[in-house]
Amino acid sequence: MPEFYLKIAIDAPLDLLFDYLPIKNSSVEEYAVGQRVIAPFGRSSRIGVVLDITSHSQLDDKKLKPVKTLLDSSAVLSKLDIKLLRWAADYYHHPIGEVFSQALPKQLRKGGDAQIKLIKNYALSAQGNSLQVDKLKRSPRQLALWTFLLQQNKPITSDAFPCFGWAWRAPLNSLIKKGWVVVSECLEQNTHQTIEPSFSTNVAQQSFIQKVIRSANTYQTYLLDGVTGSGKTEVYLQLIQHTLSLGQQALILLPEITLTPQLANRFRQRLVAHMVVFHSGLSDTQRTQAWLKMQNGDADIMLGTRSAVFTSMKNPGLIILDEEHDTSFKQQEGFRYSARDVAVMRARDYKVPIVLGTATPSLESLHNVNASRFMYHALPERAGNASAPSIKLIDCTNQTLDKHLSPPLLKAIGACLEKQEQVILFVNRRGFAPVLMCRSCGWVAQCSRCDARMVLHQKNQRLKCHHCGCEGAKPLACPDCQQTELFPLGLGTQRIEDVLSKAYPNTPLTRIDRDSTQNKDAMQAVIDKVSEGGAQILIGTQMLAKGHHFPNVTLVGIVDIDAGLFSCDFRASERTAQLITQVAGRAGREEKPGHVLIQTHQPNHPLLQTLINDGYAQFARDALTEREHAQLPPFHYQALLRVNAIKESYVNRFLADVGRLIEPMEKNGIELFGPVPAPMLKRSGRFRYQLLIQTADRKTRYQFLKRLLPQLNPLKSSRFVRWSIDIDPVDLY
DNA sequence: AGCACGCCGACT
DNA sequence: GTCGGCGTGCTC
Repeated sequence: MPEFYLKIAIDAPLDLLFDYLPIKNSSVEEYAVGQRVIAPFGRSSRIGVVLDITSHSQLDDKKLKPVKTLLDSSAVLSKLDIKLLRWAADYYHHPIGEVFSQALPKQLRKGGDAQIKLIKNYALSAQGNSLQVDKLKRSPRQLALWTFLLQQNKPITSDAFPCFGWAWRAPLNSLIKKGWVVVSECLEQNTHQTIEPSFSTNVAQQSFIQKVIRSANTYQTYLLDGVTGSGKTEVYLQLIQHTLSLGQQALILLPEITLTPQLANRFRQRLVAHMVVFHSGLSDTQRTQAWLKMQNGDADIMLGTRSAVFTSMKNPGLIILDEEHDTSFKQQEGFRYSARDVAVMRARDYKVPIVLGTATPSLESLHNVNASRFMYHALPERAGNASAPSIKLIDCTNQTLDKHLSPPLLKAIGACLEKQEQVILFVNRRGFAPVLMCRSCGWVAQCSRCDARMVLHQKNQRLKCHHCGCEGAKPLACPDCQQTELFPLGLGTQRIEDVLSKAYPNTPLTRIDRDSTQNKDAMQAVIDKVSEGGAQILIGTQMLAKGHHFPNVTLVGIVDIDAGLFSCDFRASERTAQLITQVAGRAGREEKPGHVLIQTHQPNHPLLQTLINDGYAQFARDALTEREHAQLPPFHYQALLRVNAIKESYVNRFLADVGRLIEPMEKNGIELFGPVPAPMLKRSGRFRYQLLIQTADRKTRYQFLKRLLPQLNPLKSSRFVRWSIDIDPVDLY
């Protein structure tokens, strides 16, 4: 009879903990909750995390196996980390072992050592210091290194050497071998010392900073609503400064990797602190090291993207999540968590303040403000001399548009380019034209699989379905009437690019969308190119709305927003309003006031009218009230069952079975919508469907899913069917 | 998930 | 005979 049992979260898609025996002849002191172990599992073994040490097990001792190896001598996850991850597994209905596995950086997940790497330092030895120059005459590279080290007169890390521009490792090794250079090891030091002074803050900024500072060491979520240029970053900096002065750590979360370098640089110029960054652009080693440094307290600040929300912190004092409304905080695959909501729960567990910053708050956050769960604070003014851009609607009804651009917009573009300033044209659709139509019979290219229309891509003459990913060549003649009168209808980024490159053949023109900017390097290259200045036209999709400021842009043209006003998606109007506001915020800089022109055939549409006259905040208030009356989310609670298989018939069979299962449960305020075909992963070749489950309250949804999901497991009509459940980030606790 | 087992039709 | 596609069940 063993003295104790271990309850372990095993990295497997099974929603339960597994009981194990301790290693033979080991004692209870060697185990800790939060420790990683290797455990035999089925025929192989897996890595797991000890979540409990108990005196009983439900299972017979004979069925239990002993753990194989202990990977840590003490816990890598604290009690609070474990509490949070257990909550997340339960709330998002995701297997607990996978949740724990994903919360750890890859190297720790794979069983690597939880050790902080020491950095090698190089310095001249006493012998090397008194060396005569002529001893090195015959090896110029060694001489260069020796001179460099002599000048520095202190230990140098290898980061300094690449400035030579040649392979420094071999000559350095020769110097070490001869005993002239000594190597020592130390923890990485933060070398940035030049600190710029704080900006002065205005009343709104200062009162917010004071409010948050007063709530140090207690939980409170703040929704900081500040327009572009209102000085949110300055507020963050001063809050972090205060957190550091208390000897505590700060976690800063950003929606996208492209935003980290610029913010990291700004932080380095202002804060005396050891800062680490954490995003997918780093190597596994770099990420693991950053994670461990926060975990053991070596680092004070972490700047990271979504997955950084799970970083264990030794001495947490503040969490900041910027661009709160951004949908990339929501993981869309596998463990479908919302980093914003997890961050709020985390702050609550840690008893620290959390600041959600945005210029366009999401409706669910405003809902939480109304419910007194979040505290709202607005930064109304643009800091410094910056003035808000002027926004005007261009009524396009009864106008014959010259190639989709109205005379007022064309005139404004011309004037802007003449002044050597830059123009952004926002078209929220990639491709050439969204519709391909037959002039003689009215046939329209439709996707064969979903009911969406195919988008024409001019460059390679192909039709693509942006909804499910289907693709095909553009037909030469109409499939219905055989006439060759197919013509493109509507516009996309490529078409506007086409029009403008003809209208302004001598002006540099850049298109920024998913087709033109496949990877992050391409994006950076574009940013650099545009920042060089001069007249320049930028055409892009919502990628333009995020992040980077192009300092010389004074005109923003929103070419085709009407589609966004009439989509049936219940969140479309919210996203359209956010998009317009964000894009409009790209116009103008301090001394150069910006102009925003919005082309529309619906100049009296309430969304546009509210945005122009009263701004986003008023739009959001109206939308929330309207939603409350109509009993729509976030006042209803929903989950999305996503099904995905390699053959369409598998999905259909599965969904038929699910329907049969749900039918007897379908009462007590549970409503089902769908299933409908869902967006397909690029080139994955998988068929995806989704079924919307809506309930009147959160508890009903939770209980319904708890009953449904276990029954779905053995239901896989074939092993090629996969499903997952998606909890929308609408509600919290 | 990942793996083994067991069923059945189709082949050297 | 036995190979392999496919459904089913199990993992402390």
